[in-house]
Amino acid sequence: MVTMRSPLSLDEDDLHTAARIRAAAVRVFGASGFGVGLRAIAADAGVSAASIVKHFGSKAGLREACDEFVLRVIREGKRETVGTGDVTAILRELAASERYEDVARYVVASLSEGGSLARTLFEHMVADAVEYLEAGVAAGVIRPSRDPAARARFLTQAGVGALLVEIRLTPPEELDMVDLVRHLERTTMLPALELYTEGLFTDSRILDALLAETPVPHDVAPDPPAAAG
Amino acid sequence: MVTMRSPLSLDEDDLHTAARIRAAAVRVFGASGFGVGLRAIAADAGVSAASIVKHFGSKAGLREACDEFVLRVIREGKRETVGTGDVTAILRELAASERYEDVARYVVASLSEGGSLARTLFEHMVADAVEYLEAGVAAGVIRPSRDPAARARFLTQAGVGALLVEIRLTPPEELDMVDLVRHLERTTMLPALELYTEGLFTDSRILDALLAETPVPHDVAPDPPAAAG
DNA sequence: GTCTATATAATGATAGAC
DNA sequence: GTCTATCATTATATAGAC
Repeated sequence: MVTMRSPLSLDEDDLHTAARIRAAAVRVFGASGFGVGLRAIAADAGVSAASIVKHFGSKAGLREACDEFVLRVIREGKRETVGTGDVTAILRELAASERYEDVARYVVASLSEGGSLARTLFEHMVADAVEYLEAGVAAGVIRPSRDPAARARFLTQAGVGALLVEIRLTPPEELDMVDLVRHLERTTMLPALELYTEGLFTDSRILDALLAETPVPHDVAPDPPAAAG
Repeated sequence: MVTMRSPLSLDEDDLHTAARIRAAAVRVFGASGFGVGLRAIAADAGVSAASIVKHFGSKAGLREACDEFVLRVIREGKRETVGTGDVTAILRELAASERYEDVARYVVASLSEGGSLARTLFEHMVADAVEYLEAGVAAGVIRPSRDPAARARFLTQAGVGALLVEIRLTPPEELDMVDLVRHLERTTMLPALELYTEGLFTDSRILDALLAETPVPHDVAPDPPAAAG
């Protein structure tokens, strides 16, 4: 008797009921948000709503199972995302593969509506950014920061945040995760690159003023440019 | 007979019922989001749910009235926000005055959950940013951009987005608009200022490569640095 | 104008037949 | 294990008394 427990399989035809329900839930949650009813998920999975509750206890239990599943997919699928230089690399990597589009949409829904997965993923992205920026600094292509952790967090916040803004300003009916990520890449690449390469302010007076009145967070100041020397 | 139509009054004691309901709706929507029931708003206003529907036709009608009211408050209260140099200036200005805290929370809820007000406000902020950046360029303190509109949009997206991310990652029970804005200001000021003053990348190879393969959007390129000449 | 009572629809969850 | 039928709750909105 084959025990059949390949939990990451996404071919739903030969999945046991619980896994098929979970796959449907990931798809429907990702497409319609977590406010969607159990009956919609049940219809997509080809079962009754009661069956879902039997398997997962409650709607919250079902979502937990989805969170766990999605997090496992992301962790096991993590290749060399570090190296692309962007904090939303996880999302783009998922969206690129047709096989994981549902997962990508689910991740966006999580970030968009909040929850424990959102927090976990965000910290995941910040950690990735810290790592990437550190490597860049070591390689000499990224400027050192007075507070690398804060910078990584800020960049991640801005990157994820831009995505959330775009989602909220796009009418729901024409909202597609994959299109959205591509659109954002197109519209933000030039300004982001320009800004991150050449800066915004022409002189450092404002920064100098801030540095003069704050004791510099905690990390070693790597190379104070003019003042505070 | 005094016709009494001071629509911007926020002293609720002497307001007519419709205005009192609207004020309650702004407060409750802002505190609990737009998913909140009419009964909660009715309780806050000291009327019945039926009375709300009589006055505004439907929940959607009530929200429209709130949107309109909030937009008017913002437009009429617009002083010299341009000059502070930050895209979320509108929010901070509202949050600073105790009188408008409810409005500030309502704005955050709108940006957070989407809707027509969110789009209007966002474009409003982008326009403000364009203006401010233009003035800065003219004054010589802001670097010119190859695509000023795209840069203004990107900066606004990042600013508002960071706020949305913070909201989604903060447990709802300890989420207070005013604290949130202050917290964000504290944690992002250094990395933002550092980034915007000194940049992120140490050289312009990546930017140059992008500029070489794209025809430069539509605006006049102010000063092509090396390529595309 | 404002209320109580109700209509109607949707939700998550349960009971029990098969 | 999966279903149908149903429960209890909640939502917006309506009807009609006062």
